[in-house]
Amino acid sequence: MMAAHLQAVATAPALTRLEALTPLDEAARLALRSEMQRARVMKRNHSLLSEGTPITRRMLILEGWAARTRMFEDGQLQIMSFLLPGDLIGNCTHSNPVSVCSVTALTDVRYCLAPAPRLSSTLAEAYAASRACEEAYLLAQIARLGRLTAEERLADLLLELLERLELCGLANGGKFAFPLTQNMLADATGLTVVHVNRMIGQLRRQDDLSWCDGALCIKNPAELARKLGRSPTQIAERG
Amino acid sequence: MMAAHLQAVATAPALTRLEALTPLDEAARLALRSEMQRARVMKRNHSLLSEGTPITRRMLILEGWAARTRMFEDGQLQIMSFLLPGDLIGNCTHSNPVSVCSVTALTDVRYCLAPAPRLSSTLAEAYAASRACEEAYLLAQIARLGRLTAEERLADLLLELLERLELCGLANGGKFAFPLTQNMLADATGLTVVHVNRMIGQLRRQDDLSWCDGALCIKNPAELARKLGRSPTQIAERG
DNA sequence: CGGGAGGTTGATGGCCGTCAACAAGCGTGG
DNA sequence: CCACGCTTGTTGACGGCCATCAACCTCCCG
Repeated sequence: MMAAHLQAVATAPALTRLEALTPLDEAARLALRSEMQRARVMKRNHSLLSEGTPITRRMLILEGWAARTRMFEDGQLQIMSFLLPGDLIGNCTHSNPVSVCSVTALTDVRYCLAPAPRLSSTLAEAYAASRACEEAYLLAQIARLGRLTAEERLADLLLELLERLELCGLANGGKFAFPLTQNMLADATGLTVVHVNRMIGQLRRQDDLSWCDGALCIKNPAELARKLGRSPTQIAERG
Repeated sequence: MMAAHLQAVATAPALTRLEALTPLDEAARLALRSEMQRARVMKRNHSLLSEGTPITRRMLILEGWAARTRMFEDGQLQIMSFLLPGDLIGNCTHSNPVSVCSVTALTDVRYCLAPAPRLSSTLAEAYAASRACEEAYLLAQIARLGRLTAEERLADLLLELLERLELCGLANGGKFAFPLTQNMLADATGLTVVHVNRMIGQLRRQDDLSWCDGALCIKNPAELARKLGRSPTQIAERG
């Protein structure tokens, strides 16, 4: 019974995240489970949403990593933010919305439609909280790019990803599956691949992190966060 | 009659902006005018909202410039985005919100409380559109910091400010009142004051802009935007 | 008159971009 | 089976953009 419960949580990181944002009622859970049974897969490197096109539906990421991106004329790519299981795409509230950036699948991404918020007030609250989180992550990204050095940008970004993965139960003891390439890290941090490589090497040599076989481990997250002056993301008062 | 109308618009840039986002109904206008009569002033360099504190009310900027900021332990300041007349502060939808950054008055700022969105569906829509704009500006800021050179960052930022001031009727023919110091520009662009000064000088010598007596003029906005590969912010389909 | 805020300019140095080369792994197809 | 190309990671040499340090100016205001 207990084991079954744990397994259910482990296999639905998206639900874990939404429940962590705000406890859901049965109507919300039912609607979510129903949509999750009609999940689809977007293959790696393909686009889930294109900049400048109308947003016609809200989507929920169930598995895999995506990113909000903008492509420059010279071919440079900027990653605005990462989208992890439990994150929403097209989570707007105004009418006739148009996407202000593209959303690209960084791995194969399993996703489903997100139920309409009017079905449940707790679901609407979860969507609102998710929007607030997303804004906080955008602000963190601005602070990284504006004021941190290359090494700090990488460490800070990895700590954010750890924090977010913990929220949906995909990280434990600072360790998590890490599907990003150094190229993607460069696109996110505004650095070049070469320099990302050097700085990652430095973090490894300093024993701040280990990274092998697609798994990344931050040795001492609390200590690293302290060194960076980084505090956990908080969007609401603790009830 | 015409003159009176123009003057009314000119003295209420905040209303001009909100109406530009979405046409308001009479209930919304009445509520706004009523609150605007109870306007207050926050003196320059003072804080309108502090990072980490609960957000208890939504505010509307009527006059002056503010900025969303984050202060680092070493005393460095990062400006996340600028807040102009018609922009909202604390425009959240989730419960028990906590501010994820501070809001600082860059000039003396006249502001009022923003009426509750439930008073009018058009007002709620305006708030939602305003949120979408703010997100678009955050993304633009990330792209600037991540991928542009110092000169490009400044030019792109000034073009964004021009676009936004046009939205509330505070700019005309590329010219507008500009209260920012080079120090503030440095805090926004992630550069040092010294380098901002050099790059502004360069833009001046290239005749891209003129700046004197607190007025800034971008000589040829369309041409400059083209050079940067910059396109106007668009958050909704044109009805 | 003194002091502070804001702007301007020059000299020097370091972080990070650029260019280049190579290794390892992997899927494809001859 | 191996050749081949492609992706990803890695390392070295060199250079440029921008930070840093410093000095000086104007303006404003008490």
